[in-house]
Amino acid sequence: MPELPDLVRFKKYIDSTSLHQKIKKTHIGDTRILGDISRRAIQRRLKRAQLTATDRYGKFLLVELSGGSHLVLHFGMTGNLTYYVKGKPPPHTRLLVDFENGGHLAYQSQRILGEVGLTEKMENFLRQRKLGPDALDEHFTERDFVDRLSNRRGSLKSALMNQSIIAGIGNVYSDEILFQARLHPGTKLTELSREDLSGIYGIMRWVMKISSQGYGDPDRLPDNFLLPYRNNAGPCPKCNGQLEKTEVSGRTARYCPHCQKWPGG
DNA sequence: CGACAAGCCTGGTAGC
DNA sequence: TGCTACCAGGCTTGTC
Repeated sequence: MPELPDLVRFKKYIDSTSLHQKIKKTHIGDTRILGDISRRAIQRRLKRAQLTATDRYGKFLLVELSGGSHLVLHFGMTGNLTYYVKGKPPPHTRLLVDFENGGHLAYQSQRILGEVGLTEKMENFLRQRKLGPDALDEHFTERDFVDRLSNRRGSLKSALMNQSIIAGIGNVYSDEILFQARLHPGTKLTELSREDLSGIYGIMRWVMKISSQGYGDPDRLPDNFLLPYRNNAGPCPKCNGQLEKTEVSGRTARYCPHCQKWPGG
């Protein structure tokens, strides 16, 4: 499920479990999870280091290491973190960090679609990945948003999910933004005015902010959010009607055909 | 058995 | 015509 609000949770999780402990050893369970870095390089860099701080940018977590460089964690579709003291690593552990005090931090990824890497300079990494502004960045203004989304073709949904336009939003939260904006998921950007986009900016910020405050927990969302209902085919939390699904840019979009209309419709 | 799942990257090409 | 950016397909594993 990892989108921006889940990354907020992962950041808090590392902050509260794993900082300022000396690393004894690092295990790489499956090298396919590594980007363009070797198993040896990552093990050497982590040995005897400490995790000193965390930064989140879009769907990336950058964990600062004593010495200055950063461990890069990306969670793909199925990534997760587990800290434990006793017992065995959880299923699908691809990176395991053993601390000298006996604790362990496991990065799990069932489908190996995420990535573990290293970067010396965070700014260089973000530029390399061609990421747009983080959806919750305070400097990401309404004007920036409208400029980035106007004069494009394609759907609003795929633009919201495009990490080089805005970083942090995926399939689930793009559906939520469209639901709160009462727009059909197939809505094209050419059908929307700059005024429409200004309104969508406010909704996008509100959805991402309130979801992040609840750390991505579906039980900590307002009553009228689509997210907790999207997987069991309804009912719509606003009108009690039947939710439907459709395909937009190769992704499954969940929506309420009664509440969500085409622009002007 | 195939379809599907919340991630991103790539190549071919639709559209300006 | 040329370039951009859009989208289908692929990656991966487990479940229905």
